[in-house]
Formats: sequence, structure tokens, C-alpha cells
Amino acid sequence: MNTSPWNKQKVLEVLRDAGVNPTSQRVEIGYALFSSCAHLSAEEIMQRVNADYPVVSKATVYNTLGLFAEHALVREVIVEPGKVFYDPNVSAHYHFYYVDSGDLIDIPASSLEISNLPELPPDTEIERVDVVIRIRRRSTH
Amino acid sequence: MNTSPWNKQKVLEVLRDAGVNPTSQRVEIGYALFSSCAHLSAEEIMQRVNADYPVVSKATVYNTLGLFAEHALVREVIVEPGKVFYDPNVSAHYHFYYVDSGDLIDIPASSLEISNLPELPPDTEIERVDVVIRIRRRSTH
DNA sequence: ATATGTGCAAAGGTTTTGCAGGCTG
DNA sequence: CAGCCTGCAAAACCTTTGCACATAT
Repeated sequence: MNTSPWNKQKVLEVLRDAGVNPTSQRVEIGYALFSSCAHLSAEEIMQRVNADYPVVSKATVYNTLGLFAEHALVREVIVEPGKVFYDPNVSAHYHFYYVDSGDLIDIPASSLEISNLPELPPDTEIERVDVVIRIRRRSTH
Repeated sequence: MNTSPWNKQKVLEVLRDAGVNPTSQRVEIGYALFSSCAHLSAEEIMQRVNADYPVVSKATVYNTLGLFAEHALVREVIVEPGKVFYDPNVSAHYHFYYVDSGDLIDIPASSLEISNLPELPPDTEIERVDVVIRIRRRSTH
């Protein structure tokens, strides 16, 4: 039996359910993304997909991840200029970011409460609330 | 009399107090940044500095803004991959980000309360807490 | 046959690097 | 004059675009 919750057939179904045409490139990218529990950069995803032989171009990795994000299959986490992570966890949650190592750690939404949110500008609605707690190794004085 | 709180002499003093050698390029960039109350991109800052004739190169704008950020003279606000704003307000505060127009609006720290912060990983300390509330024009159904 | 969708090479934009020239002690 | 600092041209990097090819009606 297969101990992993993900296989390519399941990815295919998830894409179709989300309204994304499940082409082979998209299934490969989705598999690399979902079967990892980590926060991956576009570069890392491409390396995994193309580990054995070239399967997708970099442009397709970017375009596909953008498409997944539109369909709420993945969440973009922006931590540095030119450094986007793709987080397969799309439920509401926040992040610790290790400034030194570049690692990203989830904070469950239940662990952090935001209150007294100010009134939104007129005729606007919230798309998302991003919270990144930037931490560093405590300096040894 | 001068009605603006900023002039180049004052910028020079602020740089020196922060431990940044106040070269002419840095004073020009600092003046463009501090005398504006807006959130400017590196590109916009360069346009202001070089409005009349070339004063600094793009590389120097980037390097100088990075230097200012290290010395807490400016705060980098990252809202999109490859889109950094420089915010002369370095006190604790948060941001609304208009997804559609790219505008950024300050939220005073007093307007938003974060509680139940989870325990930090061992031997780490908070550098900064970034909160970006991404908003969009409400769709007209 | 026409229209729509897809993947990628090439282009575009942003940020970093490496080094020539200047300044300081 | 030796060593450090500064500014910038060029390089590197990340992301988007435009188009050729494929697929569906």
C-alpha cells in the first residue's frame, strides 16, 4: 500500500475539482508541491519536477504556480524582495520567518489573535491578511 | 522661513547620527525619501533624485536604501514579488495594501492589536512583525 | 476550420556583485 | 602609500510576455 496521502491520480482530481485543466506539467508541479510538507520556492519546485530529466520549463513553473494561487490551491508567501514561497497550506495561518536561514514556519490561525482591526477604506473588502513574524537567532552578548 | 521639516543639512545630521557616512549621494537620496510622506519604490526615489540631471545611479539607490534599512532609517515593505516600498516611518505600524492599484496606506500600531502570540522558537528574538492587510475594491454584483 | 488553451524561449524588470577610483590615517 | 570606503557598470537573478503549437468544437 501507499503510505503517502498524495499520488498523481489524486493531484489530477484535485486540479480538476478546482477548475484547472490537469495537464501533465500541472500534475507534476502539483505533485511536487503537495507531496512536500515544506515551503518551497519556485526554483526548488522546478528542481524537484526536473530531477531526473527535463519535464517543465521555468516559465511554466511560474505560470502554473500563479494559476494554482488564483484557484486557491496554493498560497504565496512573500518574505523578501524576489523571494516567494509557495505554501500548500491554504487555510488561514501566519508565519515565523528566520531572517538568517530563510526558513519559514507555520503559525496556526488559532495561535494568534488580531483585534481592533481598523475600518476598511470605503467599498473595499479584505482579500487576505498576511502576518510574518521576522525572527533571528538571539545574539550572544 | 522654511515650512518643511526637512532640508539637506538636517538629512546630513540624521545620517551622521545613525552612523552612516553622509556622502552627497546619500544626502540626496535621504532628502528625497524623508521629505516625501509617501511610500516610494526605488525607481520613484531615483526619478526624484535625478529629476533635473543625473546625480546617482540605480545601483547606488538600491545600495543606499539597503544601508538605510540596516541603520533603521527606513523600513522595507514587501508586498509583491519584486515590489518593495521604502517607508520613512520606522515606528511600529502596519499596512493596508490595495491589490488593484498598488497603493499602500499606514495603519497606526494603536489601531490593531495582536495577542496570543505563540512562543518563539528557542534562542530567537523578534526582529519585526509585518502585517499587510490586502484589500480590493468590492466587486459590484 | 475556427476558437480556445498551453508551454516555453525570449524579453523585461529588479537587485546584487565586482571592481576602479577616491579618501584617510 | 596601504587599507578601507564608495559609487556604478555590468552581471545575475526572478518573473512576465508573446507567440507557436496543440486541443477541442
